[in-house]
Amino acid sequence: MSEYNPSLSVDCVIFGLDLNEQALKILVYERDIFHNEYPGNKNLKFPGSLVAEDKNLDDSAYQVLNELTGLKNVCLKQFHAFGNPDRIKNGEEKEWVERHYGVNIHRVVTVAYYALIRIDKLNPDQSMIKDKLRWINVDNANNLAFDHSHILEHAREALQMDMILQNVIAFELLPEKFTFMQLQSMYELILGTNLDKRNFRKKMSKADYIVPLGEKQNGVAHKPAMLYAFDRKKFEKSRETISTFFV
Amino acid sequence: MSEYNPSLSVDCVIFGLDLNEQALKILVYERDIFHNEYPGNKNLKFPGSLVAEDKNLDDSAYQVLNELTGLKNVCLKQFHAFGNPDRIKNGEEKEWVERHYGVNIHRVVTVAYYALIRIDKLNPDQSMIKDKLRWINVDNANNLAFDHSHILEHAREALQMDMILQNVIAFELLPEKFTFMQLQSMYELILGTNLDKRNFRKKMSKADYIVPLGEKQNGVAHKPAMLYAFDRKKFEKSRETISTFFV
DNA sequence: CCAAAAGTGTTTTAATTACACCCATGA
DNA sequence: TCATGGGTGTAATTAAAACACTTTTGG
Repeated sequence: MSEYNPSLSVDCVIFGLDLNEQALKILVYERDIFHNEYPGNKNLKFPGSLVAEDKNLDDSAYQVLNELTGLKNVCLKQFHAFGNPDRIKNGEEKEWVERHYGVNIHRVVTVAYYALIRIDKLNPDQSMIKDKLRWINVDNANNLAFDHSHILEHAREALQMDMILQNVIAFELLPEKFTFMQLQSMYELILGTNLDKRNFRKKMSKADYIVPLGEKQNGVAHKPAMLYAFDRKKFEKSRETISTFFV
Repeated sequence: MSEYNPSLSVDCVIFGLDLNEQALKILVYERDIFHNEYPGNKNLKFPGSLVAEDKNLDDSAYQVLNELTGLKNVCLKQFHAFGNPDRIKNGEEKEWVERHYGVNIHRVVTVAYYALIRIDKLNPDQSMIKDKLRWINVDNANNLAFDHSHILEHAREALQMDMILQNVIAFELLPEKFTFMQLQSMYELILGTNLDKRNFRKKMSKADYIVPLGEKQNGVAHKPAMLYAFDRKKFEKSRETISTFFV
């Protein structure tokens, strides 16, 4: 492992979908040192790291994600760099970083990524997740550490834009087998809108990359829903047709 | 002026529209030292700078733009950070940077911005523009210095995406008074498509922020075209209606 | 009068919106 | 049998695509 560059970091805004609670969530790291000084969310930050001198940004972000969650093959996308000189406040925030990494810092530019993972893919017994990582609702995520609330705002916008332009396979957020209603919830939670059920189905059922499995839910106290799966190959193919340019 | 952070830079991809040549162009800085070693485009780079330790990224980029071109109130947007450890090659490229800034560098992450300006707004007599800055066609811009060709690819995509989502007022690229045909050329050159003249006019004439001036071209050897202007207030207002979500 | 770009409408097709009732299941 | 979410269709409106000729000007 080579040295950290004290001016460069990456941060990962890790999104997950909680379909029971109907909430878009983020995975945050709980700093265990400042229970007194930083009440509430001020102790929560996005998983991140200073960047090793010989490592590129994407790999650094990927490593953060991988080390904390154990997940591989995760959708990860850079969306913005944040470099306000006082984004890490002098005093306790700066001290925490210096203690944590064992280097002196002055100003740190962070390159922010968002990731999409399935909440159920995380093994809840993994020590890191038990001890230091928590899923919180994006709507309750004000007042995070550093400028991380600001970063979150950008992340949500980026995710929305990518979803609209279909650059993002938000299917990463859904279980392998999902219902149309869950698919719709995902769109609604990310875009922050309500969509008409019938029109949504009409539109989405045209997409050949959403394939019906001929299987139904069971154990639910209502009419069981048909299950669908996402076909990545067909999705990639459909993206080649650059589609509806000049909106 | 405080010290430069040797790990951080900003670069500006400055787009302009040459309506005579029907070309999208970029403003590049010609390094005058390496005429022998770097034939062709390898001597051309985007205007950029290391970032001063106490300055934020947006301001740094703005300063680069302002100092080189004298322009203010320019549309400037961050689109990506580039941080491959060997994006500045050891040897001549690294030496050039070190000589240019008078600091030793190791790895430099650059935060890239694109800007939109009107080519005719640049005073061609300004010394910097005469001596060191040149407009070149984006399509002839392979093989630029460092990883700047790679950066250009990202910049074009970002501009396209922003144009499609109407986040970008590409009107920055057009003269104050423009014809519908020029407007269409802008869309075509940025999106890299051909658009149907009648359908384009039909669609765009619905936009209230494109206002007819009741004036016509003169001195042209064909039927003179009606001139239009861009109304920024109306544009901002129309953007509030978040419009056609869920494309 | 010729070249060059401006300007103009209609038809067909596809996409979007709005909207309300019955169905299958477990409790 | 009740509560819960699943699933379905039509009509009206609006947007998109395809397509060819006449007009005005300067040279």
